[in-house]
Amino acid sequence: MSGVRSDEELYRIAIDYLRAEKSKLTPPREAIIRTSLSFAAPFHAEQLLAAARLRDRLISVATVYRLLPLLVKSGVLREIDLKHDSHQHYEVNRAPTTGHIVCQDCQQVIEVQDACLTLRENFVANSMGFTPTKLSLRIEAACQDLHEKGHCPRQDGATP
Amino acid sequence: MSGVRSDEELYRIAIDYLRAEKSKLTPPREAIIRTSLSFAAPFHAEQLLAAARLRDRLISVATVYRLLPLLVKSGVLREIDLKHDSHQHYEVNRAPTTGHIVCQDCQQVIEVQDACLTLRENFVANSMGFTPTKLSLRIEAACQDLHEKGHCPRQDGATP
DNA sequence: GTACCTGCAAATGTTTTGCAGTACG
DNA sequence: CGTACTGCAAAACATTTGCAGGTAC
Repeated sequence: MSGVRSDEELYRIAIDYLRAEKSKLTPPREAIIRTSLSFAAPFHAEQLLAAARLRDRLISVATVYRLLPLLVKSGVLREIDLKHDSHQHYEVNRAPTTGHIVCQDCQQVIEVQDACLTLRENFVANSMGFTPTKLSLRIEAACQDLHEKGHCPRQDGATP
Repeated sequence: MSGVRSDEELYRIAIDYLRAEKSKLTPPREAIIRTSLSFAAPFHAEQLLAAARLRDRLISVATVYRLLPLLVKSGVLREIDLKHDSHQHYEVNRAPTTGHIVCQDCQQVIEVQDACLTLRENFVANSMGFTPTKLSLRIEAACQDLHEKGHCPRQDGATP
């Protein structure tokens, strides 16, 4: 019991969700789902479209935008806030996450896993009379490695 | 020393910031600044424009959109994520905040103050090699009061 | 006097929607 | 076979920008 869901598992979940919703599994949708599950990092609609077109050349923007909310509802993807550009970003929901660090220097998004934080977030919300349905922590940060050592282990071609 | 800054204090800070930046204090700007400081709850550009026009009828959209980033840089306002609609939301930076609870039932935004959470957020980021520049916690939640008692103390005309 | 600011309108860029045709179940 | 999905193009939407004046300092 690792708590991490495989791509194949997630693909099944997506398929089952569509079936349960009386939605249809078409070639464009299959290409988009498989493509979305192939992302290791956060992505947005435009990137997903471009990548999906490598599998099925004719996929249209609308199909991607119409499918994304369904994949979020199925629990296969989750929406995240990167506040980087004006795109809505998504990531594969392989395992629960506490939040994200968005590094201003190395431009990367690092996932944060901290049970203690999540616990306290829930506690605080509960003690204020709320039952959390979604916890989302974003930490905009400066890269210590870059500033102290002059380079960052995550990406050495960074722009300071 | 309450840690809470008054509107007059914030107004001064905004004015001083503009002066320091060699920016000019025009009637439209004064109206927008005073209006923004009159908000008790989060607001977005469109709401700010509408409210500011009550003071100065001719204020244009562009003036609001051009001033907002300056007010954020001055520290008088802060950007927040409500993920409610597609607007960028702002709130008056009267005191530091840990995060926000966005209630799905009573439609309100409640500020969260929890030093323990903030401490741990900083600790986690530091131990991952980052120096946080902005911490932003959003908790989407269901209103316990509404579900348990059938009404919510914050807003009894809520939509269940 | 000269930056800098203004309002207006047009441009931008992402996401949504209407529609006629197509294909999944 | 009907309903849901498709691609396309146009629309919607918040926000940004260019420009010709106007104004604070």
